[in-house]
Amino acid sequence: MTKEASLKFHMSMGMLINSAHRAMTKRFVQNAMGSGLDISLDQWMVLGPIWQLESASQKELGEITLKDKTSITRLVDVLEKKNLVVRVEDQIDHRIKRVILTNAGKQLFFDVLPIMEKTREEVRKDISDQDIETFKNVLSSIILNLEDEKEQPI
Amino acid sequence: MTKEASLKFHMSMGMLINSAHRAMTKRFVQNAMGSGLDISLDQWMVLGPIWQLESASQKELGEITLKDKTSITRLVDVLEKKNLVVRVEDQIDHRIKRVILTNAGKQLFFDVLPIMEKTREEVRKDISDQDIETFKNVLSSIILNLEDEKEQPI
DNA sequence: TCTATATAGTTGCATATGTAACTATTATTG
DNA sequence: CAATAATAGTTACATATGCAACTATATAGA
Repeated sequence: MTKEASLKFHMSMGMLINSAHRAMTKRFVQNAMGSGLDISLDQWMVLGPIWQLESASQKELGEITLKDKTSITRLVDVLEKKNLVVRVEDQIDHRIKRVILTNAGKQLFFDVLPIMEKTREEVRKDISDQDIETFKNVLSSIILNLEDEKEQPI
Repeated sequence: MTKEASLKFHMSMGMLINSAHRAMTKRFVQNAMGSGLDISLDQWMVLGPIWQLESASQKELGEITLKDKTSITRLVDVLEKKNLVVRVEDQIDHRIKRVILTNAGKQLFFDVLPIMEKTREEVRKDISDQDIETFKNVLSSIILNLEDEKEQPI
């Protein structure tokens, strides 16, 4: 039995996802640190959409990243403490806070892009595009399967 | 574009894994709580192997679950505090602590099995066995791709 | 208009994780 | 055999997450 077959055989899907997820997070941070960049994967997951949207409300960031609003609050806290973003109160709806990149934030965004790419390549090594495709399909299905059923649209 | 296609399109693999993982963890705990069982997915991930091995060292638990030894220390702390396991010092090698299920631990193990099964079904709903197979293969490959390269065996 | 409700975000408490530094014990080897 | 290295586990500090309770603001409906 190969090492891979053994892994697959002994571990449930949940444990495999758990392990793969932690390994990816760890590798990303290691790669970033190796390049002198101080950012975690989750901080990056939020930074990206802020860059894309130019000015995102925290609610929007939660929807895009599928993270809880409390997680967003605290990730934005961290990013703000690092002077990568600022919170600006929406001029129309005062409940909303818009998050905007500082120059340092924009700089970091571009610095991290190659790290992201490097990590992606390490993760995907020797896995076919076809399998990656199926893999992403399954992940999407799982996420949808487990979505909170609020009111079901009839 | 369907909701699933949209998800797949907009999110990177890392973000999908992250989200799927969190969703599964959450659902498991909800299902357990719904049945009056107070256990987290990670606690369960450790409890299972303890049951299987009868008496596992913490190092072994780490290897099986792919968790760090510090994580194991703290998960066993929790399980011990809940009176589900006890630590027993190995009689031969005094560095090693063997972890053993209490009667309450064994009881909980059996109580959780159907919860596990229920959660698994919810997760896999409408996903073909073929795709699950590919999915697990990809996860295994990712884990192996990212394994720490200590000394490479020649 | 005024009251009830919904929404955006924050905070406190609990859990899980990673790294690095630490203790205690066992194995190596000079 | 004594000094050194390796191993098993713990602890301190930092990050990320979920839930529930909370504040502040906006919206709906009587």
